[in-house]
Amino acid sequence: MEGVPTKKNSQVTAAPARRGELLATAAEVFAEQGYKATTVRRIADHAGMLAGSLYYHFDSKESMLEEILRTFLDELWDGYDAVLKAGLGPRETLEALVTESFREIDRHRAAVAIYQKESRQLAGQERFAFLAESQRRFEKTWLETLERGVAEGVFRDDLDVRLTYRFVRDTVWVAASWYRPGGQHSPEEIARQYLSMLLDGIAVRE
Amino acid sequence: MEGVPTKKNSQVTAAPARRGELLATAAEVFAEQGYKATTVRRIADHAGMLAGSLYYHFDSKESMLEEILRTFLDELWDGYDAVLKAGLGPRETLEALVTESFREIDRHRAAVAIYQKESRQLAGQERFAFLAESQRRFEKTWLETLERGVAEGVFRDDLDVRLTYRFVRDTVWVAASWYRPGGQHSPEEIARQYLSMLLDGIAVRE
DNA sequence: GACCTTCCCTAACAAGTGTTTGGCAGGCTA
DNA sequence: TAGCCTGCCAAACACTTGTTAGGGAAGGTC
Repeated sequence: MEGVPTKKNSQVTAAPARRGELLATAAEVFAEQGYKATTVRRIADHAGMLAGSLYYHFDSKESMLEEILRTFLDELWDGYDAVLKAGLGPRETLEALVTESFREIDRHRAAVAIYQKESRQLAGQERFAFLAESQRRFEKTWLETLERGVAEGVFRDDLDVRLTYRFVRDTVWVAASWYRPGGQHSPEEIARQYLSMLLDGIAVRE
Repeated sequence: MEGVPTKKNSQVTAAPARRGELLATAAEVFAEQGYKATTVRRIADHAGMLAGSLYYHFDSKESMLEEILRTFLDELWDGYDAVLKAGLGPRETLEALVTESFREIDRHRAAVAIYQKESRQLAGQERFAFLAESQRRFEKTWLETLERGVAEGVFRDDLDVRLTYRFVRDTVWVAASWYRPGGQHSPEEIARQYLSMLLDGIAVRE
C-alpha cells in the first residue's frame, strides 16, 4: 500500500481519449498564436470548457507543450531510424529522409510549426533539453548523409556542407507553416518536387 | 498658434540618435524572445533605463514593433525596386533578388527574424496591414520572375511555380535565424552558394 | 440506495503585464 | 539668474496571466 500514485494526470501511461483531443486542440492554438501569446483560457474556449478545467488533465500549460513536442519527436525519430537502418546509399537516404519529413509534417503539422517557432528559446530550459538533444542527432544524421554522398561522388564537392545542411533542413521544415493537409499536393508529391529541385536545380540544362 | 504639435515622439520626421538606438535594442530582444514574450521592462533593462522611460520616446510597445518592421520593409523594397528597374533577364533578376535579400538579412537581421516569426499573426491587424501588402507585392514579384524564366526557357517547366516560389522564399529568409554578421560567410558568398544549389542542384551530373 | 470515480464549474489568488502621471536633474538660451 | 527643453526616474494604476481549491453533477459498481 505504499507508493500508490495519487495523481492520475501527468505523463502516466494511461492516455484517455479526451486527453489526446485536448492536446490536439492546444497544439493548434499554440501553432497559430505562438506559445507565449496563447492563454489557457483560449485553449479552454476551443475545447469547450473553462480554463481551470484543463488542470484536471494537465499539470500546467508548459507540460502540455512538452507532451506535444515529445510525442512529435518520438514519432519523427521512429520514422528516421527506420530509414537509417535500411542501409541505403546517400542519395536514396536523403530522398527517404526528406519524404519521411514531409509525411511527419502531414501528420503533425501543428507540432512541427510549434517546434520551428519555439524550439530555439525552449532548448535552453532544462525541461526541454530533449529538443537540443534531438537537434544534435538531426544535424549529425544529415551531415553524415551529405558527407557520405560527397565522398562517394554523388553530391557536389564544391559546396559548403554545413550551408547545404541548413538549407535542406530549413526548407523542409518551414513547409509546415504553409502546408495544409488535404490540399492540392500530397506529402509525397511535395517531397518529389522538392527533391527534384534540390538535386537537379531549377535551371534548364544546356 | 494653432495645431502646434504637443507630442514630440510618435513617427514625426525628427529621429534623435537615441531613438534609433532604442529601436535597435528592442529589435534584438524581440528577435530573440519573440514579441509577445518580450516585456517592456526587459527592453528597458537592455537599454539601461526603466520601463516607463521608454514611453518618453514611443507611444507603445506595439508602435516600436511597427516602426522596426516599417523601416526594414521600406529599405528592402528600395533594394528590390532598384533590381527590378534594371530590366534584367529572369535568371539575372532572380540572382540579383536573392543577393539583395541576403544583404538585407545582413543589415536587418533582427527585423527579418521578427518579420518571419510574427508577420503571419500581425498581418491580420489593421495597424500592420502593410505587412500583408508587402507580402502580396513580394509574391507577385517572385512569381512573375519565375514564370518569365519558364516562358523564356531558362527555368524548368515541369515544376509547380507556386511550390518553387515558396521554397525560394522560405529558404532565403529563414537564413536570418542562423546568420550572424561578421561570421564565416559574407552575404554575397551565401547568396552565391545558395544560387548555385537552387539553379544547378546538389547532385553530380553524369 | 450508497459509494466512488470521472469530468467539469465557480471563484478566487498572486504575480506580472503595458501604461500613465508627476517630478527632478542637467544643459542650453536669453 | 531665470526659464525652458530634454531625458529619465519613482510610483502607481488597471488588467491579464497561470494556477488552485472546493464543490457538484453524471454514470457505473456493489
